[in-house]
Amino acid sequence: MTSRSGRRRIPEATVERLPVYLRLLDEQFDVGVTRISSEEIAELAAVNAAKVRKDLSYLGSYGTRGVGYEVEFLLCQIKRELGLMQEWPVVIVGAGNLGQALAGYGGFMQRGFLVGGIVDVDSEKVGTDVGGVTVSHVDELAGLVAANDISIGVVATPGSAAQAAADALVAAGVSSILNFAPHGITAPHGITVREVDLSVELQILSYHEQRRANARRAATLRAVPGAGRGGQVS
Amino acid sequence: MTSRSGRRRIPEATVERLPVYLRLLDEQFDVGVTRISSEEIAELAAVNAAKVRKDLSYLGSYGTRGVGYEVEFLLCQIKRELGLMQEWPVVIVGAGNLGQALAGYGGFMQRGFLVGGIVDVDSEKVGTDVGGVTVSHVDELAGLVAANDISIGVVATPGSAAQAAADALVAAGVSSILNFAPHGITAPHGITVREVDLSVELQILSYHEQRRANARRAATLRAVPGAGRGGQVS
DNA sequence: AGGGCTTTGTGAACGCGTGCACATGCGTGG
DNA sequence: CCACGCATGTGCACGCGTTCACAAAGCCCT
Repeated sequence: MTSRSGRRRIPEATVERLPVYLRLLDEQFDVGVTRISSEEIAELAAVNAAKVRKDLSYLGSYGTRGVGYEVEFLLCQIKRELGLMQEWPVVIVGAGNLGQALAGYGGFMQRGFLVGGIVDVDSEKVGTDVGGVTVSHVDELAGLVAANDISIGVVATPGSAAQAAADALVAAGVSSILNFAPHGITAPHGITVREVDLSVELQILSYHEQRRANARRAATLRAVPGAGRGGQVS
Repeated sequence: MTSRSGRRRIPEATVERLPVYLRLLDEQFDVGVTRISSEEIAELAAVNAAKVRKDLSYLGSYGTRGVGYEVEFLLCQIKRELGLMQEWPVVIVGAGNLGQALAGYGGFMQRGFLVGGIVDVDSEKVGTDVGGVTVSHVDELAGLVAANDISIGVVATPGSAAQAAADALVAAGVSSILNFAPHGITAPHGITVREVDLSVELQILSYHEQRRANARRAATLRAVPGAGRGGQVS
């Protein structure tokens, strides 16, 4: 009875690391590694070994003391927990540059997902082929979602259309949304939303970059305390 | 002296939210809003109001009690703190689908960044125009970085080339890397790296989706207690 | 001009995630 | 068959981030 996958709740922080473990285990498996220790996983994932063990222990006791983890078996368990034993069809809203890139993204279908449809408001784009899938009009979204039993939608529209796209997805019956548009979206309770904003990521980098620059400047000033005229530095 | 921007250390969690505030404040400013309360910001950013105030207090006491925050002024302060008073040139490695999408990404240059160069290993792509920028060969990366004083690099290659791209960026003198490739990269200490993996995001959604499905199934089983005889619930 | 209303800024408590350290338990070799 | 060694699994303490609750403080209205 406890073997059912909906076991205990897994901390969100762990859920966010499981895909990383999955990826690196996949790579190790391809190279022929059959057994792996938490230490090695930690090394590859750049995290603490104890954290790896704790994370994996949420899936069950699938390691062997004194030995480590069976790579293939562990892969399977993580996939199961993440719901990747099945292929999830995904619908992409927006067939622009970004939508096309996502549709053609290598690590997309290779990892448990397939493009179940692409829609766009622009009737110019409707009918064109993007990564092997024909672009449909956004009006057909609901039909597409129902026909393919799609529960995950990806927003790849300009920021101004993001909320409308999200609303359309929710209305169509999607229950998880991945938003790439540079504009936050809101969804009713019960809908899982994840935001991936390129400019947000860049701005975080910008912050650290500026910090580094400031630190350098401060160090220079400290080395040359003249405040006005500066002497030679080395 | 304390007005210098390199003031106190700001928690990473706050740094990750500042760009979100920045974006929504920008939107509000465009709509003509000149003053805004922490409550309103919280509403728009879907976070707690106290968190907003604490986050903003790290920048300084820029609010007016009983009134709120001056939108334009606050915008300026956040930009300053994030290092966005200047435009950061960015170099993109990989001129494939993803690289092209990123180069043409709307919320890119509009938010303090500009494409300082795009490089690719494929000499077929070299010389072509992507979003107004000519693709250079990856061998010219170091020169490009030096000439444009670039410190931020974006990896948009296939997963197999990600580490090589990152190494090339580091060798060229870049100190911050944003990685979109579906493969973790490692960089020397002192280099800031952020990973954005599409499949990781989708897999997290998949987890929640499966959870939802399990919850539904459990609810159904409970409602139809065929397993043993069960009494009515409620 | 002054009182009251509103909203900020922040001290303090809470909760979660992280990391340490060790007991548990399995494989292995003698 | 037993003893040793090694890696897992986990209780516990610590630290960070979140949240509450309230005092400080500015504006507006009377």
